Amino acid sequence: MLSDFKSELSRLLADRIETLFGVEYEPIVEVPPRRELGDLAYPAALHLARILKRNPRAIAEELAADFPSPVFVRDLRVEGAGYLNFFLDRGLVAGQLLSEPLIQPEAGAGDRIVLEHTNINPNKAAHIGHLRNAVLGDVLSKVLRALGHTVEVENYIDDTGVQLADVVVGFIDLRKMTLEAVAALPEPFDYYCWDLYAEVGRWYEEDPQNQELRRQTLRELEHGSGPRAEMGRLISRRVVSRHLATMRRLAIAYDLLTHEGAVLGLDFFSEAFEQLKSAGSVHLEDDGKNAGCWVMPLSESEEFAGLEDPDKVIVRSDGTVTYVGKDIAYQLWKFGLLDKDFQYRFWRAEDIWETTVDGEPEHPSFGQADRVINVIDIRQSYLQKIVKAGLEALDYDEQARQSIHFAYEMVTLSPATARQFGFLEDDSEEAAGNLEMSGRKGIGVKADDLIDQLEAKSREEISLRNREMSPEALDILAHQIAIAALRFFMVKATTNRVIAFDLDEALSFEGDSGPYLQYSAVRALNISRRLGEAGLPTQVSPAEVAALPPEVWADDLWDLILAVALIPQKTEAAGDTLELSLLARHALELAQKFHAIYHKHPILQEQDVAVRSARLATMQVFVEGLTVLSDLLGLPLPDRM
RNA sequence: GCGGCUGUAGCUCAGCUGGAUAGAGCUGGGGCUUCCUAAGCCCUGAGUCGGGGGUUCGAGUCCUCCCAGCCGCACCA
Repeated sequence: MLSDFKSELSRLLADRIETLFGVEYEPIVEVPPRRELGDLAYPAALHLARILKRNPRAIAEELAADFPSPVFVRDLRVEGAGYLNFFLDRGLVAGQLLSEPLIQPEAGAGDRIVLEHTNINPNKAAHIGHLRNAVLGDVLSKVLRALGHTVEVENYIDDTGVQLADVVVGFIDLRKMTLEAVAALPEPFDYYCWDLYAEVGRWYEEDPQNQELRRQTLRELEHGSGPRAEMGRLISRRVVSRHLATMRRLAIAYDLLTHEGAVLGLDFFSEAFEQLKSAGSVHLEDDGKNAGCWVMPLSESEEFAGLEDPDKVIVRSDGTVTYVGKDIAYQLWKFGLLDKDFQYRFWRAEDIWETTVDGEPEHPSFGQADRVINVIDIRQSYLQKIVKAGLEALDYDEQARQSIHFAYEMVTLSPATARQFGFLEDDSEEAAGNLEMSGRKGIGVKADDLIDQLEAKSREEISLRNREMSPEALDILAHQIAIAALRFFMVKATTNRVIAFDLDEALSFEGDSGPYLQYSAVRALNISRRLGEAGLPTQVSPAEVAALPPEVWADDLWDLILAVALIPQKTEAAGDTLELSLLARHALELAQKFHAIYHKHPILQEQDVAVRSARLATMQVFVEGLTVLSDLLGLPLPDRM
């Protein structure tokens, strides 16, 4: 693998620098901007120039002279200001890529990771902002698993919160509906709730007195008993079921649903609270604005320096627990630091385990993580820091370090799309910027609507070029293309950038898009099929590849092979930095190179066997690389388009 | 006020721990289908990298000060 080649070269270079100059140096390797400059570039001489006070070019020449090049190095040159550039044996690298799996994690090296994502309030339909969370979380789970970690994916359901309470109020007090009537409402239930939730918001505004009903409902939800709690359970159940169905459309699944109701019902907090108290991390405030509250001081942590209020309330003066308190308890459970465990029940209809207060005796084991990753939007950074500070306060320093907030920016609506959906009154506000989505106001593009539109668009495109497809095949293909378009759209954006969602852009299947990647794979498949039909070999073996004469490896082919060789490093980088867009962009790069080769280096018509073999081998390497990346990104590769 | 993020081509964005001529996609213009599907490819146009100063042999990248925009800083989640 390329990384092996790299590390061997780096080691040889470090040795040489040590013997020649007596300097300890950790070589850095780069990829030259243009292929003719080389395959791997070491700027070592440029770095050494300062230490040795010598001309970098002269240093490079000295390093290059009599360099003990291994067999896979074809040439070594000094370029530019003093770069040491290596040219590799192309056939050797290509053969290697075809002979072993691209990504091979070391056995037993993986961590046990609890990864929490999606976490949609169970009171309304999922919107495109939630999709960003779910897709990022899902891709991360695949990346971490590929790197050898054991990943448990949890979806946290806040079934005792204000948002659910509001919809309960909507059904009981605004609509005056019974449990039976609500149970009998037709699907899509989450769409119904979407509108009702917004309506309740307006109702509160009309008469703030109505908010008393919210408080009463919230108390009942937290307590878990009474007609309002029962209504809450029904709503939450039906809405979560819809969310799971939406996510299933995108091939996103979970190992465990964790319910806030269970965290409360099993009183996780009381034990966490005892830990916090005996560690002296919280104290009862006896005067000031937080009088009567248990607070956690944050002033000692430099992270919170300059904060106006250096204390965080954990237990309110009325004795109830804040969100942060619950979250610290939950985080402790994830690490196995709480003496309590959930009860578990298998939700058969949804084929998933969930937490409860009275569960089944037999169940898999959950939690006990080495590392915890919470996929939550960036606005929650402050709260996630407090949870971390809570672990630190309990001297769980290692777990605090392993508490990772995977933060990503918001999804807003572009002015054009906001207008299209009627969220901007008229076009008088020409200069209107992006519109923030708001469940409370009913502003947003629902996930299922978007997927429906993407499928419709796919069908349209397919029918333009493929008239004789069966309806079943059409359904499957349209769906594959739609989810690739959507998933790719969400992953290609860097996490710290706000996505201004534009429907037309999302529906574009050209250029930087999932379908573009799929199309490149379809083309490769077609070539294999046509080769077979023509009675020509459809595969080249690694041994044949290594034996090909060097001149058959045109630069275009080699570029693509090198790009595939870089996939393991890109994957590691994505896992380390949580910047998953690296993978999306790298996949694009592969597809772009392949499409170009497709036009420039035809395989089927090529008469020269060696040349054809090299092209075919490159295609095999490409398919291998694209398959790996598509699996990581969760993009299905259809067999035709 | 304190903290975080963002500012690169007409639009949407890449740019890896400072390094070789700042790159894609879309849009505009022009080409390419008797030859592996044109959801593609090729050509073409367009940039004071928000602004000033600094560090460096070398700055889109690091430091500092401004300017503009977005987001956090509850006994809400």
